[in-house]
Amino acid sequence: MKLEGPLADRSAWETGEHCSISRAMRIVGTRSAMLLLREAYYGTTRFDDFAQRVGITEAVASARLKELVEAGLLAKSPYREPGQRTRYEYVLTDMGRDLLPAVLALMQWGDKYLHDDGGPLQLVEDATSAPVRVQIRSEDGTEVGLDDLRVRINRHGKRDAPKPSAS
Amino acid sequence: MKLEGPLADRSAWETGEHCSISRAMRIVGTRSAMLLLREAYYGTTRFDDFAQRVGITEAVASARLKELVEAGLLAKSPYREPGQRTRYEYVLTDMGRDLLPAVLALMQWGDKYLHDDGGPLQLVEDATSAPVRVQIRSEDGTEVGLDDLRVRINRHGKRDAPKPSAS
DNA sequence: CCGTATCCACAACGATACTG
DNA sequence: CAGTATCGTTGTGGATACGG
Repeated sequence: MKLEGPLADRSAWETGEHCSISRAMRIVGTRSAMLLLREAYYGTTRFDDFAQRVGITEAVASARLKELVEAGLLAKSPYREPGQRTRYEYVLTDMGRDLLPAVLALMQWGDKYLHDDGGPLQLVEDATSAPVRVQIRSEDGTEVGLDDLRVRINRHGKRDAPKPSAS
Repeated sequence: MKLEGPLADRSAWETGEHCSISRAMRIVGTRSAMLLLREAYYGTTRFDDFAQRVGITEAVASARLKELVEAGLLAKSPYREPGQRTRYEYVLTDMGRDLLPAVLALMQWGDKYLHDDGGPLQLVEDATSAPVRVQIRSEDGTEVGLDDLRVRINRHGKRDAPKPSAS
């Protein structure tokens, strides 16, 4: 990975809490949070199911679930089956759904290096049954590796579109 | 995400430590480990640089670096500048490099949801300056989302390549 | 430069028990 | 079914001081 100009000496940018990785890890940087999200991706919505299928105590499930709701990855929404009292379910928000690549990348890595047999589960595209992989791609469609990457300072206000014109 | 047959009721597979996400989080599930890896991707190799640029104490850097070496993501290799005594540098192994998608996915997510301005840094393909994104793709090249995925039990012994035929 | 050793605070998690 | 409360253990990390 190459660092552009002022990044190289590190004097220009904060090493601290500005980093997105650092912020992300403050929110989902626990085993239980990641596993709860995994379960949410699998379709789980109920408290007890979360605790049981993840294999954590209710106390931990309660704390972590609450944090994930507060952070905005899950939403607690009421629903009512006919004749029953109101219950709540935990549903993924867009923010939660968008973490899927990170969770899958972790799983893919663990499958490869932390198992002898490629891991217990396999992910495929539903329609075609083709195996699925998390990868890094540039906008023009080519897959890029660590050595093909360059890091630049993001000029405030835009997420993409470098806008070289003004200044 | 759809769960295939026996997975649906969860009775068949361990919810515990078999899960690759769980195993992965045991190793790299700390803020400091992830940030050290980020630095390694940026090209950092020296102890002091790691500690300083990540913004953690030497004690923490020492502990975490040692774990990453033991786990196999980094290798501590000796080198000698002429006339100097032998020093050590921490270099990424294939195992460490292969975690890049996970780290980048986390960064990408943090850029989007944990900043107002798309985050402090931008990643581009070096050759073309095209923005880069982590995504989930099936083997036939299409990008797939959460609802397009199916999970199946991995029949032991194969990591990828279902081998439908030769080529 | 490249670390290790201590001490301390607090977060993460399991176990267990208890409420509506 | 959906949680909260409490306890004890270990992990994470900052501060500081020290050794090769």
